[in-house]
Amino acid sequence: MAELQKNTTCQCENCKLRDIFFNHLTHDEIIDICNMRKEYHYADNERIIVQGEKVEKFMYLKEGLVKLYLDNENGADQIISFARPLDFISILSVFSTDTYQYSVSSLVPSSVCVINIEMIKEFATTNPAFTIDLMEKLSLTTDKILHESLELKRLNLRGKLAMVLHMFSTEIFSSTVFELPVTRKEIAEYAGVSTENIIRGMSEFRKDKLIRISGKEIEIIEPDRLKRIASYG
Amino acid sequence: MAELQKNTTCQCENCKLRDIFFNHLTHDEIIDICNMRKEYHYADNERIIVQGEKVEKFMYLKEGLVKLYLDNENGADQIISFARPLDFISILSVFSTDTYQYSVSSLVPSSVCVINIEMIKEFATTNPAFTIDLMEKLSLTTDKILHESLELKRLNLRGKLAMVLHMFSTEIFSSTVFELPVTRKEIAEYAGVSTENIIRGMSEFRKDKLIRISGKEIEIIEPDRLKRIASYG
DNA sequence: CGCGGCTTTGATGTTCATCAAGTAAAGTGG
DNA sequence: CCACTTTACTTGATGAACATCAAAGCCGCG
Repeated sequence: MAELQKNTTCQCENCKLRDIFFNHLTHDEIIDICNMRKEYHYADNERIIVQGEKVEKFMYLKEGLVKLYLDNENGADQIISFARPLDFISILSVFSTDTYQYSVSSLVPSSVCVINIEMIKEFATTNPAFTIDLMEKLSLTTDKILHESLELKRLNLRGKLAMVLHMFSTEIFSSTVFELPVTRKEIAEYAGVSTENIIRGMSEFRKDKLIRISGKEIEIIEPDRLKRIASYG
Repeated sequence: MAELQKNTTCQCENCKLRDIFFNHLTHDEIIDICNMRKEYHYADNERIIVQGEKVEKFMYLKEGLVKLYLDNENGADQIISFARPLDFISILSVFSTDTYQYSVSSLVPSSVCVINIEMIKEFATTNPAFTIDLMEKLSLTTDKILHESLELKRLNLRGKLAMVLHMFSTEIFSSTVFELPVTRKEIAEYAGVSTENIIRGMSEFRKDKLIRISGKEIEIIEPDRLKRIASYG
């Protein structure tokens, strides 16, 4: 269950997001946002955004890790991308449609800041520099998703798996040792292959002494070779 | 029309784009754009944007049909999407990086309007409503590309092919009879399968009396069945 | 006219999905 | 806390889907 934190003291001016996103808002505007925003906390594996619901809020991830995914009727989800702190998790739909085109769920305990969409639109109307920042962020996000999607399309199974492991190691955890925040099934849903073959691929990598596996814990033994496989082979 | 024009040669006020994009520019601003813009004409199969070049211009397609594609070193291009008149062909890179991340080539004779990127940025700074329009258009475009990409990922070969043919029929030509503006190889590069299997798929569809083929000319005989295959089967 | 790219079909092999079956781990309710 | 249920993980066997290779006809173009 999502619990609401009432912010008695405004912390937004210290928020890291400020540097990235609120650069062009005045002190007063930030205070306004801070008073209007709500913060929600989620355990792991909770629904944050439900596909098909009305877009009313502008949301960004403050802490944690989430997946954006398409909820296909037949039960075969497709993971679009993973979002990390400071990413705008409502970014894909918020300026283009009035209902969410995808769902968002937490992979680890996460907190989300929520601002009324009307407030964002008002800032956008009165503050062009803010809007340009917003557009750049939007553009960067979709570029990244698109780039990863094309990359995955190009690669064979081993390449896809190597890319995903490499991504977790470098982009999410900045370490060669980490706890996988996703199931094998979720890796499969992201890579667009079957769960069994993700597992087989991981076993192969283990036998090749490329990685070490114990349950959810992964160690990348040969990062360079993994990267080479991820960029094809 | 009854209105006196300051510049009789300027046609931008009659441009269809005005309704979609320049809604929030003043008469004078449109005249400015009109005087600054350049129009280029391309035969089919010409390079309009070269991957890796510096982003200096804001470009939209006035007439024709183009492909946006990734130029992989090994020679295996990946087509990202097709753009039609009024689409912004520089849209993917223009607000996120300083070099183009993909190439654009004409599939049929096309004309492109080019505006200095600095001018767009200046309008964006002084005219928030314009920027919001721009952001919506950006968002719609990338949403559409992403949606198609996920759809293609989900489908098997017949489904992918059916989707592409259906797309050309409904979105590009609005007719069940049309001249294919792409080679079989290009369909393959878009769908992410081999050229031979696209050809085999088309032969199957022909044998199934789903489509009629004579060279580049295609007739969709059973649009509904094609659509059903495109949404899976 | 000849060259290169596009199209087509057939044959072959590889990759991967699917099915099956079992173990391990993680919730769930009494 | 334990029995029960469900979900995740793993391996093997099988077959289908698809890539690749090969060969030949076709078309447009210099």
